[in-house]
Amino acid sequence: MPTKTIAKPSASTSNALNQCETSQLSPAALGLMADFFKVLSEVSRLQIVCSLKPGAKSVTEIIEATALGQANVSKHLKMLTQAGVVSREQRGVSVYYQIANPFLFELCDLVYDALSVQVQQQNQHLEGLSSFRQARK
Amino acid sequence: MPTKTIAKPSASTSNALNQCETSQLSPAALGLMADFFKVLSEVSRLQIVCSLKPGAKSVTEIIEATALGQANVSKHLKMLTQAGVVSREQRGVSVYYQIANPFLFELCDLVYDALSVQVQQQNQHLEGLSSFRQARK
DNA sequence: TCAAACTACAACCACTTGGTAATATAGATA
DNA sequence: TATCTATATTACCAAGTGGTTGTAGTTTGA
Repeated sequence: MPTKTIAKPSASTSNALNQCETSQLSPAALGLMADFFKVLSEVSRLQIVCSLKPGAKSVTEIIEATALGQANVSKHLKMLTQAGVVSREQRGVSVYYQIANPFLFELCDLVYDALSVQVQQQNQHLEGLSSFRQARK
Repeated sequence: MPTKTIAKPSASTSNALNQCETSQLSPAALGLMADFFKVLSEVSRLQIVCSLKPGAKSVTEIIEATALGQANVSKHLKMLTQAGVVSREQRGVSVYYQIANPFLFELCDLVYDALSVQVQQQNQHLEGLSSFRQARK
């Protein structure tokens, strides 16, 4: 019974990280996760994703919303499509893209909230340091 | 009223993506998110993160667990530390690293589950295509 | 058929990055 | 002091990537 793919048939909700505890295990799964994160690791692509939050947009509309170059947007959309982040639909001359899985927005919100807390803590830390250095001037 | 930083004082749980609906808005916030995702977009760094799930490890232990080069691990750990993903603690000669925020594991589990579903759907799609082409040979 | 609009693609360049080898630094031990 | 261990740093190279320019293909309308 080959279990080279990710979806394990036996365990219900086994995940890669639990399996990582002992050894490296499943470099393929880590590669998939890395690829997914890599798609979201560029500001331009995040801009495109953000521009699609209200709903589907044509390439031209995305270009207008993001102020990115046409070829650039096209390249990013191809990457986003291949990664399964957005879906493609042709309507006449135009091609409309939309977020394939709304889960993405939950994820981004989660990350954003976590980063907000982190930045806030860093700011407090810096304020503490500066007040310490200035000694209540 | 300067609001260049991420943490908005007024709205309680406002996030960058909601603000993105109308215009681009807050490229700094998108940059922070992109940087965070970039840290997790490499297999080697995910290996390191996975190796730290059971708890803190010294650099040597991380090297043994991941089979990566020493300089390479050191470089990745520096990046992970600067990103706030792991924390650093010196104990004698050794330096121990651990995950700074367990939220990271929830996030990875979430992504992993979503990717599992996605891969599973793709497999079903491929099976459907192949059975169609073979016409129940 | 011709032109215009929309999108995709290829080639190119500048820049970044992962990995490695060599070296540096600091603590522990003899 | 000399040596060994553990970690960090530097320099370097090969590979990958974002952005741009130019071009090709496709659809719509005159």
